[in-house]
Amino acid sequence: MNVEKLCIGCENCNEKAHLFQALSNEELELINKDRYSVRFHEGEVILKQGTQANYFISVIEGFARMYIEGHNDRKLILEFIKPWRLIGGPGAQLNDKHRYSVVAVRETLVCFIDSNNFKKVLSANSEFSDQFLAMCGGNYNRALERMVGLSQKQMHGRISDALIYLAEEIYLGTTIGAEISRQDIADYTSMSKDSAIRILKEFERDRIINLKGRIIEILDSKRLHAISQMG
Amino acid sequence: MNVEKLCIGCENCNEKAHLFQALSNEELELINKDRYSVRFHEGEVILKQGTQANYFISVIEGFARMYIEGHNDRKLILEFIKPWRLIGGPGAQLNDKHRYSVVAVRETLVCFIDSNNFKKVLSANSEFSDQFLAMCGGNYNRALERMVGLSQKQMHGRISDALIYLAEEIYLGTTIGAEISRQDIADYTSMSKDSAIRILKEFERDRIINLKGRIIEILDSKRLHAISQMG
DNA sequence: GTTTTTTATCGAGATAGATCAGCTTTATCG
DNA sequence: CGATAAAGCTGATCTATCTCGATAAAAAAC
Repeated sequence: MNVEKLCIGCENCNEKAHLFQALSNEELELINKDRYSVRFHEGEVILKQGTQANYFISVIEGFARMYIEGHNDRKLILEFIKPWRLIGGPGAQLNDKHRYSVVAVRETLVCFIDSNNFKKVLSANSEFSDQFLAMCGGNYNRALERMVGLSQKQMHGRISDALIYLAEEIYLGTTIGAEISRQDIADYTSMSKDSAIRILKEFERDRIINLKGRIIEILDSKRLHAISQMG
Repeated sequence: MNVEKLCIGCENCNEKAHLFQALSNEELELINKDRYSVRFHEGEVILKQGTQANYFISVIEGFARMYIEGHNDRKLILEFIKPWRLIGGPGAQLNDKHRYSVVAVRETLVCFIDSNNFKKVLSANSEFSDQFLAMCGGNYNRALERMVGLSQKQMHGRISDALIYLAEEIYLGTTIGAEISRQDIADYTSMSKDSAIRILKEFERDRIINLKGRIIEILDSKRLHAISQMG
């Protein structure tokens, strides 16, 4: 990885990273002070579960996978990460360890923000802290939703959830890109790879989706949502 | 239920509810303004999933169960609630619906706090908002931990988790009280009641726990932790 | 203190999902 | 470009867990 100040300063990012729009120039300056950006290659660990969290990271470009290393070498993918996503809490808020790992799925540029500076700005700017709190609330909501889905839905429902999430929230359309492997889908839905493949093939037979290699195209979004609802 | 200002004012609670210690008198006054407390009887719904969340609640005395109403009439118990716990987020933070229900396990007194007032104080007092943020981070952490446990551990591990949680965090000892039913344990661990009973009996045979009626006594905490670790 | 209702218990059978082994296709690399 | 590795696919077991039915015990109602 390539450590340097790859961007000129946070002033430029300001337009992109929604959360930072609430900041004054002085506050941006403070965040910018100890900031540095790093370019990661495919498969490189951006943030490792269990390490001391004294920074937040903001993803500038690329694509990454955020997951928890669970029991028996199993992973649980929490999210896929696109640009302008801020990552680090709650580890970084609590001066604690990171609770998950983040790994680059492809070439990814991220910005490391010192968590003390971040927290100073949080204390100083209440609009910013409101928005940050809202973000945390959103994270918690999603965690609750997934907790229920993972523990109560069976495979068909969970695969539907994964496809809906990937298509609608990550790829913003009906086609899921080749970055996503079958193993990823298995790790997101907490099932074996073999089972994930089986359900996907079944969905293909039922003309709910189309599979060409790794690319998944959603044909019948309505049915997918119905299956997701039913569990 | 019995609606009245059962406590004199937040000034008194100040010593008890840790989070509120950061507040000035004026800020407490603001929170106190539209505050009211209600006494709930066993089984009564304190807060219903899906309703508009325009208040936080602080539990003053009693004992309650917080759960998500999931798929096929199944519940997932998130936590058991003891006094001085603040509940409401993220629904109440985001002007959204409550994402879970809270029901009194026995006679319970709770205090309803207007979420607008609460948010005003959050904006005004950065120490308070820091602490609130830390609380949210803790909630998120716990949700992640349970997400992994529920989706990756099998029954023995999950029952161990439940017993450890109940004994160490709720009952602060080695004995789990009669308020907790077998169904509760099943709903906390996301398994059928029959399976929960079976594992409990097995633990009893193995002299890990002792069962007298609903009361569960933990005999071999070390082994319980070991089983929890293994999954 | 019966009767009724709820909760706990347990065995037998059913099933969702995992595991395994073998095979095919697709990437990767020298 | 051919070789080797990695990922995708599939059928056949195997197993953890659920469901159901029947009983026992405990709690609540009368």
